[in-house]
Amino acid sequence: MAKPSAQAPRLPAKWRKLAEARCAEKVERLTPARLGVYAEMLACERPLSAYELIALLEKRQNRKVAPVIVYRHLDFLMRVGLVHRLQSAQTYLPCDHPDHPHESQFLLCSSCGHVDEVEATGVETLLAKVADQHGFRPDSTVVEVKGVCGNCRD
Amino acid sequence: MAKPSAQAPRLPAKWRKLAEARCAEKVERLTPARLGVYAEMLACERPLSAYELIALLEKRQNRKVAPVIVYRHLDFLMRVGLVHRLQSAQTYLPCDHPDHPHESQFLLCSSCGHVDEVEATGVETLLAKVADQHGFRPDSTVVEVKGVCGNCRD
DNA sequence: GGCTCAACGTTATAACATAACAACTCTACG
DNA sequence: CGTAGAGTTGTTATGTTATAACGTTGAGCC
Repeated sequence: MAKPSAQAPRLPAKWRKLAEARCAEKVERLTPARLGVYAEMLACERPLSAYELIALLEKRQNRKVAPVIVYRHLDFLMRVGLVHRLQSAQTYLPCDHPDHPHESQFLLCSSCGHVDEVEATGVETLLAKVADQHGFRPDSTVVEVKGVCGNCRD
Repeated sequence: MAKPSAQAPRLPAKWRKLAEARCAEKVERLTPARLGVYAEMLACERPLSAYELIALLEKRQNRKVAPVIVYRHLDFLMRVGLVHRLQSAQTYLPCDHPDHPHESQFLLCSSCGHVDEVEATGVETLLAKVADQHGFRPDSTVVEVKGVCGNCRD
């Protein structure tokens, strides 16, 4: 017999406040279910595939979680800017600095799996310039660099 | 009863020569099947999902083509540098300048679906610099810009 | 209460990709 | 030649990622 679904992982007040701020800004509702998925992702500290996330949530809540549920929560979290999708890995990770909207670049370590989210404004500026030279008006960018992080270089 | 499988689309000599050169360089074999897939992609002139490509090949050859076959050909074509994968769209497109190895940036028009492949060396240089500032040694990069192309701005 | 609209749940299926293994085909070398 | 070895292709099955369609619940508002 199932336990009455377990609590979500503890979500530090700082992150909760940031989440609330982003939702208020976009007039979106931060429900317990959404917050639970966000907390699970933050607790994990690495990028997760949607199905890995499903498995974690099922374990935590001791019940089945349909893929569509998690995908909807992920859509929401990306919409409000709390979560990013790594296009080249088909995984999701919480934003490192959700205090403001931004485009990020990601450094993915192929050795340890760690992902560093950086905001180098020069990159966006340069891409805007390159786009402009081709008569192209950019809306959003995907910048992902694969390689080896400092820790793994030994 | 099935026609004896139709010819692949005509592949201009220029592209064939480039393909042969890239294969020679990497000591890889350019077989008719591989060339056929490449020709199909070039003839199409837009990014294709693997399954769209399967459908085109099946129509062309008038017989079933298993996904794994096409994925292997795509792996080959990417390995020798004749084809790129658009990570954010999960589609594949022939390289625009296969005369030399390179990292590209892609401008994807959300209106007409056209993709412009550009080589702005400044982008790679800057990304290398940013990576270095974070103690990161880059191996490869993914740069994809979504927006609206010149033709679609009207 | 009854209305509305967003969120959530359920079931099924679509779309993308690879594993495991068999069969064929070159090519090199004795 | 001929046969050994490596690389390519074919077959079947399965794994992984993502969405469609539609019904139910729940909070806010009049």
